[in-house]
Amino acid sequence: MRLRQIEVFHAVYSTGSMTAAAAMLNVSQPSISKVLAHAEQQLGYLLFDRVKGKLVPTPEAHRLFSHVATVYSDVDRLRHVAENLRSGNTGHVRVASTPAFGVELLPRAVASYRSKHPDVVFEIETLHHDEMTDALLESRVDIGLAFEPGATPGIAEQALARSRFVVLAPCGTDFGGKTELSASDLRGHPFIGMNSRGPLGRQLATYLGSAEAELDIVTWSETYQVAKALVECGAGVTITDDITARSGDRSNLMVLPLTPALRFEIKALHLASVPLSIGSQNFVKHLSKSLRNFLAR
Amino acid sequence: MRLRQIEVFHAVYSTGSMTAAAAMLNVSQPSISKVLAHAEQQLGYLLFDRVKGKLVPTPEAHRLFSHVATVYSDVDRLRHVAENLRSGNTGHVRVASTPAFGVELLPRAVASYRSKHPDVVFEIETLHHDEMTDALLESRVDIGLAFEPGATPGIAEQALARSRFVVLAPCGTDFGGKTELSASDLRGHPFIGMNSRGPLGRQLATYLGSAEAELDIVTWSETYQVAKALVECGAGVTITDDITARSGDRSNLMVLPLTPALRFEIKALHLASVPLSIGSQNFVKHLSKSLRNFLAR
DNA sequence: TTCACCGCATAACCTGTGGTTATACTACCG
DNA sequence: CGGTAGTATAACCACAGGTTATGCGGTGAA
Repeated sequence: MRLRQIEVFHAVYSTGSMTAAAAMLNVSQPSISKVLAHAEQQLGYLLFDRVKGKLVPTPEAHRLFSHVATVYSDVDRLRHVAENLRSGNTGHVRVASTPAFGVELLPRAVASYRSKHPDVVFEIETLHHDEMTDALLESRVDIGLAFEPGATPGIAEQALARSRFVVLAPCGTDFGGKTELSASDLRGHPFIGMNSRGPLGRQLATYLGSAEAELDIVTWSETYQVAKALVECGAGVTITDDITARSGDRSNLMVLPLTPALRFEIKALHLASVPLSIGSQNFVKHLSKSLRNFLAR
Repeated sequence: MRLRQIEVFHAVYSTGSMTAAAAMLNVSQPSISKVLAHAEQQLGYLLFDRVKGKLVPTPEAHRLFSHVATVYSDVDRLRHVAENLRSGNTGHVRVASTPAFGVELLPRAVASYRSKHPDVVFEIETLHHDEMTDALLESRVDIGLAFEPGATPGIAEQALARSRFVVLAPCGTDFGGKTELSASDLRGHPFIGMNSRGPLGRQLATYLGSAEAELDIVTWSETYQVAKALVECGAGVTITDDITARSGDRSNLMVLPLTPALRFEIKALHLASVPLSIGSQNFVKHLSKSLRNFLAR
């Protein structure tokens, strides 16, 4: 029995007539007639007896119907599930990000995404770069969000946006009226340095190079968020990524571009061997949009 | 999703490759490729990621598979049931017959039918004609087996065989060497008369007509079986249907044809509004064959 | 590197299911 | 007796799904 034959039989048995079944399935009556006749011919026995132009279910039809009904409802549910999977309106998305995104950008992106797709459940974790790689490889998370990660075997990456390093200083710090600063412009200001963990840290260390020696480094920090907090307290100036600089409260902070510009990619990571779910793919797109909005404001 | 698409997806997901799935479903590999591609196109998302020429199930495929598996197994069961219904190898057949058939013919027919179709379950009842009609009309039985029933509204009949009345007498009864007897030949022998119940009784009464007055009626009986038992005991002679005459032990009985012949139909009855199940239809055919064998021996 | 092999995709073609409209047939009803 | 309701049939069309032949990237062995 083909699926269509099952559907037609179900409709005819339920409604009691071909005409009504045709209306229910939105097809013409002859179509029903033919499909049913064909089903009977293939089965080798009648499903309905034609008595005075009306249809009377045979005992075989009664026996079949109970099974047909369960198949029918199963297929119905299957189609529902298939439909939901397409729209990405349902599912589970596990995201890990570096702390820089975890403070503001990621929560906002998740919240706005969930307002459009309320049935998607998220799990969020903030991890440092190496831990994130491990979490992906162990399938503990679906998506990783990180700065300029070095290519790792088995992990695919997708560029979301480009960002850059900026100088972060307490409001009112005197840089001689400059609107762009080079590393040497920071001389004389107390500087909060970064321990070069992660690819971005190494990139910054390389950028500063010999200039670092000339800086008045008063504190070392592991994360940009801590460095930023220190700046907010007036402990000094620092160089951070643009995302951290723009996150959270920055009422008493100055953000100045660094020159020459030091740019880097923001990338979404996922396990290369397991394709992303539709929901995850959609979220990555949404994240990309959120990122660009965030950086443009 | 079409049923074929479900089958193909199931096979590909289970085997892990299109080539293996094609082998499993006994079709060519391009067919699998096309059906799967078409399913994905209709669903609007990929079910498998093609990575280095191999297939990797997407998260959606994993989600779908559990539902597909239940549909698949349900359809499998449905097809099995449909198959069994066709061959009439299964089911329930409820038969009512008059006592004449109940003694030997019907049990033998049921036994031989069940040896060929062991999964058919029978319910047998012996009823008199009027009760049988009621039982049919109330759907308490599927098939009735009776002599020459008058047509009853709502009950369809199907002729199985023709039979006739015969004279039943104890062995050694002297009829002057005749091989055929008329009603008048019975004069002088003690006769066991039948109360004219049922259509056959009325037919016999009409046949005997005025001859009945000339008979030496020593006992009245309600059923042919009782009359036959009386004859066996030497209580007299009687006229019965051929079926009763040939049933059971008849070692000390003579069976002689009646002349002019009084013939009647043996018919299967069933409710006109409910078609017979395949199993019942098969059994009616079998019954017809058994009857003719029985009468021919 | 090269070559054979494996697995999937594509092309060109054929069949049969399932859809359409138009129309005929039969039972029932006022 | 004609109108109505329900099913069957005919003639036609679209397309899913089957075939064989072939191309093409990846992988493993010579």
